[in-house]
Amino acid sequence: MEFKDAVAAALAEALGQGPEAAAALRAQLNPPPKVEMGDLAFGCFALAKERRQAPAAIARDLAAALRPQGPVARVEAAGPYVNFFLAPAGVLEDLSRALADGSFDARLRAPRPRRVMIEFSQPNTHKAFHVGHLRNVVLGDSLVRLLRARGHDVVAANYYGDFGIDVAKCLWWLRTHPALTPPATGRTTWLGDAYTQATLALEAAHARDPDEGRRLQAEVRAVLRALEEGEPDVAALYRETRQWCLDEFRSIYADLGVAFDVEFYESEMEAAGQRVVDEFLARGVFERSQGAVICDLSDRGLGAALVRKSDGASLYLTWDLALAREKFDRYDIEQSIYVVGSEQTLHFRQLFAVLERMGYERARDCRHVAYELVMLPEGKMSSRRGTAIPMARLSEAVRAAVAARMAAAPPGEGVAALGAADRAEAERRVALACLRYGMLGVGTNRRVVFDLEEWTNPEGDTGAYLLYVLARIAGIFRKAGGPAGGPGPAAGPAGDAPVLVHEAERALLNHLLHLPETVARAEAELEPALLAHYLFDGAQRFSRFYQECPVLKAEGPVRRARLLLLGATQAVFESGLALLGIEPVREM
RNA sequence: GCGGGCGUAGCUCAACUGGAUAGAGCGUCGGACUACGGAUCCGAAGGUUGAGGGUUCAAAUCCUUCCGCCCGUACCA
Repeated sequence: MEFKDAVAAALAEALGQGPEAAAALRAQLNPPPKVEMGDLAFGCFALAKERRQAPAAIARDLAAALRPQGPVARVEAAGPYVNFFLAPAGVLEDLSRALADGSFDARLRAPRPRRVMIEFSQPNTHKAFHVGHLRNVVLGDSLVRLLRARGHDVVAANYYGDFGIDVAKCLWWLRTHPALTPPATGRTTWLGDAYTQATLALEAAHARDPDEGRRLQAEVRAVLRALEEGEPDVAALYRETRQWCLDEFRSIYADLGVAFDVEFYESEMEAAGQRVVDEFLARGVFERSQGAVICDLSDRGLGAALVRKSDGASLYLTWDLALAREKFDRYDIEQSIYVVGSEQTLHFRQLFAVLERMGYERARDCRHVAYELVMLPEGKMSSRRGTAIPMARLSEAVRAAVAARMAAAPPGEGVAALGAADRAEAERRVALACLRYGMLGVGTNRRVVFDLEEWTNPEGDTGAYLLYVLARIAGIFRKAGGPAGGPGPAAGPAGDAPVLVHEAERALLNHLLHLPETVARAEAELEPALLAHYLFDGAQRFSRFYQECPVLKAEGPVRRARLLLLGATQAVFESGLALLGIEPVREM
């Protein structure tokens, strides 16, 4: 039986409550603040209120009434708490078996799977793809992996911003500056520069002479109209430049190891959006106001949601309504999750409310994963000041930092023994781990400071530190001949042999048991950072174990048990890291 | 003005949703087994959890009044 279940069952019995109470008691079990205090703690505060007794007295009675058996080795009263210690050999055996036969993966799964679409990335064409966009991609991708591990049917969706006035600005600039020639690579960045130049020129013109500003503004609108009407010259330029961007985005995703199941385009939502407006205007769900069309949400404190401008044009919200409809009707999803910056919070509250008014019950279960900005150590990024770091330059810089560190590795086995191709692959994985961990290590509602120095620091809280766990385990396995310690009878902790008595061993083992509930929580909160913290904590526990408990020098059952513990650590780390999109390495 | 987010060690972040002495990484200082891979580990210094008031056996966490920063607040996306 699994340790936590065993504790809950034992508690239920000691309280004379029968097995059905075990689930509720299970939820009240938490790890004590320090390892030496035990592996799980039960606080007696609620019982104290109920029974009108001192919590410490209840804890004492309870500890006396509980008899340790199976995975529970020892029970102790400590003030108002009852602390439980696991029986290492048995628990490790159970865990190893579960990891081997797939039942551990089953523990990760949600009781009721659902069909869910996660929309993320949503890059704008004709604009540079930079560090800020990376947070979105990595976050969305991790959520996809997380929910799939939970057993849900996940559709990963992208939604390209390939239309609108900003695209027109870029095209306008290119048309008015025919001498500009695109580079062979980095064309998205080049187009992004054109867009920025256009914006600056328009602002400057307006400041110089408002009439001149309006004239240029009208030129841009004319490009937009030509685009909408499919005027051949503009359409050709649009198709070509748009394709450059889409190609580059896809190559970025490939480099990052991110895949989408469906791709939507803003340029395809206009007509459907307008139909939605007409339809629900006719039904009285939408109404006319000041020449525009709105959905009045003021009773919900959300003001008026504008779905059609007074000039008849549709907006971002209109397109999102059409897209949501397609998601619900054509993809038949139960839940829709949007990974979009927190500055869009009102937009999504309005979107969900409007969908509800339109009769979509499922809008209630929609979620907006709002994440904060990515900052640079010197402050806010600005594409205008050229301080936003384009994706290509970013990957290169991280890769270079990692490569330099790996080149400094001492000669001998490990990295030094790798061929060029393997080394390059290891560099790629470690670099990506640093990036992903840097982005996912902080909660979504906090800003991320992109600090290359810190993210690739050879000493510290980085993705490399997590992977180092795997490299060290692989190193031991290479010498020991695998997790079982080489050929011969399958190793397992022998019955009541005094193995894994060291606190560092118990601390690590206990931690491995918590992956399932961490994954469950990460899903409930749509927060991969919880998993990142879990893994970092695990890496620290592993390092302590590694420091204090020699494996290869140990003998007999101790050696076998430690090898088994390493095998379990490896398996748990590989699954946990995979949920963050971090691929394992054996050498680094 | 209103709505949302944030405020925890010099810096960057945690704290399992109200529980045990608020913990990590970086940086600083001092150490470690001839190292199963030192991208490691151990120790020290560093805190009135922005400020005040309240709720309770218990508050970084809940309520309340302020202060500071960021975002949003219908015809951009």
